[in-house]
Amino acid sequence: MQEECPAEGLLKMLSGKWKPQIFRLAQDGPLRFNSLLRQLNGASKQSVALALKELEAAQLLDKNTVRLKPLHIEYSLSEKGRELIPVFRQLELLV
Amino acid sequence: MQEECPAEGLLKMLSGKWKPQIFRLAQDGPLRFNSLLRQLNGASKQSVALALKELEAAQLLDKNTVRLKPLHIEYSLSEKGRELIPVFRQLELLV
DNA sequence: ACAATTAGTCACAAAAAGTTGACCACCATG
DNA sequence: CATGGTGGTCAACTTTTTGTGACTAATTGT
Repeated sequence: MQEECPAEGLLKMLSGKWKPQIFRLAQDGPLRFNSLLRQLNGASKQSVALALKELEAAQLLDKNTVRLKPLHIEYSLSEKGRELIPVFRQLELLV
Repeated sequence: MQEECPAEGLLKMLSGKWKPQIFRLAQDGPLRFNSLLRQLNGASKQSVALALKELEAAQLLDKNTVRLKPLHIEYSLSEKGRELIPVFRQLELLV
């Protein structure tokens, strides 16, 4: 392991059963926990909660509480997250 | 899960403990099993063998036997694999 | 006051991924 | 004919990831 693999960290941030889909959905607009859970058929609360936490820790998602109607929380793409979109686009072309 | 995530397949092909590093090393030239194993400090034979099998199945690596000196096997980036290099480069910029 | 919706957490169980060490077959060298 | 290098496979174990179901706490609607 003498040589580092720079892309590895980013790949890890997007690896896991649900993170790619979450990232994909986040491109369409801010995400809310329960709604996201319903869209990810088969995902458990815990997995989604963990994935969101990790995506936030990786600074790909921003978390902010919205003090409105039914006081809730939104997860949306961060600046760094948005920079990742073109990479995703390129990946999609190679499939 | 009503919507597909096209990049997910590619991400899966590169997910796992060793695949990113293997892909990275393959960019420097053809890989041989034992040498690769020595470079991936801590990796087991089985994991490396499986990773190579999966990368080959994903058509990111080509496997060919070299009928020379100490008759051996080489794994090298396929055409599809080489197309992935610029995506890696982009990923590295975002770290 | 009671129920539902918001977004979670926690302990435990199951499943997936990785490691260990033994073993195998092929080829070449002494 | 044994030794060492090639590239693996296999069963058993450990570690990591994911799922299950119960529970919580704050806020809103009836």
